[in-house]
Amino acid sequence: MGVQMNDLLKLDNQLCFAIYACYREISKMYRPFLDELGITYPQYLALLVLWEQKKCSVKELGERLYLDSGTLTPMLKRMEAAQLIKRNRCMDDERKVIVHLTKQGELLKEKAKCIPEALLRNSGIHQEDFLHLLKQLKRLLRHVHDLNK
Amino acid sequence: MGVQMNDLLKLDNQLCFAIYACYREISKMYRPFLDELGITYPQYLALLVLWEQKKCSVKELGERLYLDSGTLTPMLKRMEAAQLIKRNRCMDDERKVIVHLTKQGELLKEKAKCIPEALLRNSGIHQEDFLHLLKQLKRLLRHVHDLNK
DNA sequence: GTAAATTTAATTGTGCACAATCTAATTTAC
DNA sequence: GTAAATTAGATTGTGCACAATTAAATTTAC
Repeated sequence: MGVQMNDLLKLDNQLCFAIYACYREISKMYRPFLDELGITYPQYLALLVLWEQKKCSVKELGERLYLDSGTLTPMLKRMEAAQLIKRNRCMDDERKVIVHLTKQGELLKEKAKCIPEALLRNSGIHQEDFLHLLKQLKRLLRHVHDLNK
Repeated sequence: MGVQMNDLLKLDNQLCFAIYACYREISKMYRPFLDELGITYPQYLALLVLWEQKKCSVKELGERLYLDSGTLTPMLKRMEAAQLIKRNRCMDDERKVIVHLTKQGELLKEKAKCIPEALLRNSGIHQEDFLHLLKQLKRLLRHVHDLNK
């Protein structure tokens, strides 16, 4: 009871489309919470990294988020303008730019703390389903990322 | 063995991030194939719809792809400039714009036919895993889309 | 020690996304 | 039948994504 060869071009059978549309629909659920903090979803992701490890290079951030400097540089500049982070050249290796939180960026973590729980509750998704899907998608992500290397 | 309350803000436990990064990595796998056809991934999705049903309104296309006119109008204009589609006002209801394939856009289907199979093969993902994940993500998409209504 | 290769960011240009607003056509309510 | 509400697209402005190129610093190979 699989998908026939002829159906593989049907929109309904596109895994990547389902993933892509899911991202956009889920990010819409984040919007009211992130609007409250004055940030976008990609900025939220960058902050998640910095809330975990206080500072990191643009390169390292790019590796964590699977984004390149062409995306990160302007985004980080906007975040610096919003006084959430500071960007400084590394002293040891001046090719590197180190990003770290400002006090304000650090304080935002308290306001953000409730977001994942609120979203999970709003969505009504069971924890076991959430964990199962998370596990599968992380596996897929690692796999596809390896293929692209 | 679930996720602790304190870990919910960790990047590693973000379902939406895994989905978002998956989309971007998978779309990278499409790129060489789509470059061949001279189209982008969102354009490919629009073509999938038109290859299925020959013509449809912008509104209908937006509903199928979960995209609004602010995204579709400029994209469809680029596709019209590339002579893949034509856009015409509907005679019955002039608010509607009907999109349909040109001969060229129709012919592109033949070149695209092999893409899903090639991608599935390149990825090395088992059909059963593919189908399982597709089913789950379509379910999640419908669920979240309903919540956003 | 210096030229070549590598590494890290920044820049540029194109193409989505999407909120907000606007315009025009059509429906509806009366 | 006409004013008000609704609907369908288009427009505008901001913010990602990412390929391709550039620039500068650091490593390496000789």
